[in-house]
Parts: sequence; C-alpha cells; structure tokens
Amino acid sequence: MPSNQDPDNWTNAIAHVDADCFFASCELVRHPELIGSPICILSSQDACIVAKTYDAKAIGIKTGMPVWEAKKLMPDATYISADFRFYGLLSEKMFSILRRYSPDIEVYSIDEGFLDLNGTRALWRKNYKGIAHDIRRAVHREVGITVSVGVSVTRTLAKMASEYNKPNGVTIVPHQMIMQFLQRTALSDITGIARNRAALLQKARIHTPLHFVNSEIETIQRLLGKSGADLWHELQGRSVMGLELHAPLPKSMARTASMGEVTTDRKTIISHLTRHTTRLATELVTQHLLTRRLTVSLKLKASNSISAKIDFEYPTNNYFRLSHAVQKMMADLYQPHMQYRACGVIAENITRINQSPPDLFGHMKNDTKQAELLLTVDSVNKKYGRDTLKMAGAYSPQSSKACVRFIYPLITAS
DNA sequence: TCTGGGGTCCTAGGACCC
DNA sequence: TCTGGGGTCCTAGGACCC
Repeated sequence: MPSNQDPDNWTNAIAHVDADCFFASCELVRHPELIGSPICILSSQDACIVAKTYDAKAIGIKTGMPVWEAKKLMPDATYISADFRFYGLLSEKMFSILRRYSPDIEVYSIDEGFLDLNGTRALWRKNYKGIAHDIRRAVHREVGITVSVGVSVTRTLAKMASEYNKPNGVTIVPHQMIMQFLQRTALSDITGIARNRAALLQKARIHTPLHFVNSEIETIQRLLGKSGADLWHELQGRSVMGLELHAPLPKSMARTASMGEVTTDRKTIISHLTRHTTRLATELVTQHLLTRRLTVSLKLKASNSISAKIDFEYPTNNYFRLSHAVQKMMADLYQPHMQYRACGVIAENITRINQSPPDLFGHMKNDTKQAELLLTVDSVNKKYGRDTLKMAGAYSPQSSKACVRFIYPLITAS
C-alpha cells in the first residue's frame, strides 16, 4: 500500500476530503434506526436515484437509475426524497471542521473539498497521515458521517487517493510513491477521464494511468486537448491545477426540472416556469447578483431541447422583469402540437450588485423594493414550509397542501 | 412504469474588423 | 482571374464533474 511513508520532501501537500455516500449518510444521521439497511435517495420528482448506500450499490443500484428500475432490483430498500436543505446544513458543519485544519480550502461540491496543507504539519506536530485521520475522526464525531481523505502533491492525485480507500479511509501518496500508486488504479479513476475519453485513449493503446503518464505529452494533447495535458502533468506530481480558495462569480445559474409528466398544455408549462423564475430571482437577490441574459429552455419528449434568450439593457434581478422576459420567450417557443417534459430558466452574464456600473437611470430603485419582497417571501417559506407563499399560478410540488396564493400574476396563461 | 439538476471548461467555426 | 493574414468575439455543442 502506498500509504505509510511520510518523507520530508513534500513540496506541496493537498488533501481531498470526500464524504462517503453523503446524502444517504445524512439521512442516517436523523434516522439511525435505518443503519444497516439499504437506502436510496430520490431526485426532486422522485424520478431517479441520486445517491445510495454501499449495500444498495452492491446490488446494482446506480446513480441516475430510474426509480422503478431500482425498486425492481431492490423492493425492500428504503426510498427517501432528497432534502437538500438538510444536507446543506450538515455540509456547512463539515466544512467548518475542515477549516480548523487549514484556512485555505476549496469547497468543491456539497460533500467534498480540497485543503492546502502546506504549513499545517508543523502546526499540528503530526505527519499528514496523522492529520488526515484527525480530520476523519473529527467529522465523524461532530457531524455523524464518515469521510475518506487523500493526501498527495497535486489535486488530481489527492482526489484519486481519497477514492482509493473508501469508505472511512485515509491514503497518503508522497511524490516518490506516485508510480506505485498509479499502478493500482484505472483510467476511469482519473477525474476528467470518463467513458468517451477513456475510449479515445484505449484506441491509442493507452489502457492504464501508467500508460497515460508514460505517453508523450503531444499524444495526450492531441487526444484530449489542454485538459488532458493538465492531467498528464498532475499525475506526474507537478501541480498545475491550483485550488480555488474563493468562490468565483458564477458564470450561469439555472433552475430547471422535469414536469413529472409529458404535457402539451401551455398553462402547465407556464406554472412550472413561474416557479423556476421565482426561485432563480430569489437566488440572485440572496447572493447579491444580477443577470444580463435570461434563457428559457423547453425539453421535448424526444429529449431534445429548444430555447430562446433575451438580453436585458442593464443587469437585473427583478422578478417582474425576469418573468416578463420569460413570458415573451414562451410566446416565441411554444407550439401546441409539441410534447414537453421539462423546462427551466437560466441566467447568464452574471455580475455582483456592488460591482455594477452606476445606476444612471434609476432602474435599480424598483429592484430594491422587489428584492425585499422576494426575501420576505423566502423567509416566510423557510419558517413555515415550502410554498407557504408563492406566486399566483406557480406550480407547487405538493399541490395538496394549502398554499396562500401570492400577488402579481405577472406570467399569465392567456 | 421510462432516465435529475446544477454547474464548468474547451473547441470549432462563423461573423466581423483592420 | 483571383480571392491575405491576423485578431477578437460570440455561440453551439461536446465532455466532464458532483
């Protein structure tokens, strides 16, 4: 096992901490009576599997699998609708623990992060293996979930290392152990190489990570482009993909979902779009962001999509402007004879409110008021439950629940 | 029974400019 | 009878990630 050594010549130390089947583990935190039985977590419309415990995985349940197919394989498992708000809370708790071990953290996703460990060893008076085990134990003790930790000299290797000994494991790969480590891994273990790229490599007789690093970089560059060349360097132990320590401005922000049925009905689609537009506007307001471009996308039964977009004269997060744009785009896109199964709104060209150009024409005055309105609605819903307040005509996932119909039916089915 | 939702980056090719 | 060369910006689509 390439793990027990901790020589002194680390030029760079990066840890990757990855929660083990995070969503399912979160459910076990609040349903300890389910420990030991297989659990599957379902997507928003309960359409497919988004996470599962290891015993469910062993039986052949895969992420993305339709629920009916999973139930055929495993009728006795526990199926739970995802509760992302709760998972978010446990995630924050986990990252607050990780920050004790390094101030320089990249939050890579809800359940995994990279830590810059340079300098921490002296601080903790331990080697990296000791620190990794400390992290693992602290998260288990304080959050109630297990994590796996990998430490190496580049982020790609650290991530492969955390994956190597899952669940609840620690793997250390110092520079001089890299080749030994790669010998025990497969192409598909490399983040950034999935099915298509693996097939391309196999065609060129590159079958393993060891073949990969021993190939000419020109070959890799030709086959996989720049990102492949980056991986080539990273797997040799040269760090070229740094950590993103500060959350960058998002390039796009989407709220999309399948409608749970195939429909031709304009009103139904608009009710879903109204809901998505409200959620998107609330998110923009909450994060103090503005968008300059809005796209409406409709997914057809055949799985292809049609879309329309509108550029605003100035950046906005005003729900009423957004929904007016959505209405216009729907008028262009919708055709009665088509069958639709999903829809969504996507914001692009995003800027921060405080970095926007000065408001020459006073556009923002109204925006501030409506922003307060959205935040109020959001806080009421956080307190009293989802969709306690909603826009008139907006789709609600639990339609049986009594909702207070909200004002301003700006998007209307005519 | 019928396949999530939210993102990023890269690349090729078209439009346009000097 | 011949149609450069270099650059930017934008977009669509592919591939990948969790």
